Amino acid sequence: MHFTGLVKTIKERREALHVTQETIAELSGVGLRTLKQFESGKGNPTLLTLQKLLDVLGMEVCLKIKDLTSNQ
Amino acid sequence: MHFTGLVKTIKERREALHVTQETIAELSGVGLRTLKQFESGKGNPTLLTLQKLLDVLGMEVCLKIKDLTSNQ
DNA sequence: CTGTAAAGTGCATTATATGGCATTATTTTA
DNA sequence: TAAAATAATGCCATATAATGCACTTTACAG
Repeated sequence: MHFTGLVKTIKERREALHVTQETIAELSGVGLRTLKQFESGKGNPTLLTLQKLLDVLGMEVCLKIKDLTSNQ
Repeated sequence: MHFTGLVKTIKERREALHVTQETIAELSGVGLRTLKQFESGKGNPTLLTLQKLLDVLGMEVCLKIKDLTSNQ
């Protein structure tokens, strides 16, 4: 999953929960500015920042072997 | 998956491939110092750094809904 | 053991993520 | 369509990730 996909997934998850960026920022402890920057596809969050956001959204990072059939 | 788990998985993957940190650093474009720091459990890599490393290891980040049954 | 390769660490510098504040743009709602 | 809520962006200070270099420690082959 590329950066763009991660952003999209997280943003969609937040919207599905009907929660504002401000709320997520408060609950996660991540700065509102940082969250906005991330959701608008800018920036390069640290793993910790990403995990804080995911945590509040009831999600987590996982690793998988790249799917060779869907290369490129 | 928590930070510790990510580190462990990545390190084990690298070792399973019989590749040195130096090689991964060169192939990924991530500084050797950064990789060392990461594998020794220190630091807080950016998503980009993480993805560069995973890429070389044939892996990728994915997101999943947290498993409630395995809480704590 | 001994030498060598691989991994870990201290220090300094540079690049950049974080985050607050004010302002603007966009979306939603009444 | 006006007002209110949400989201995006510029400016900017601070914290810290990224990285190179030199050196130490650990692992391993001979």
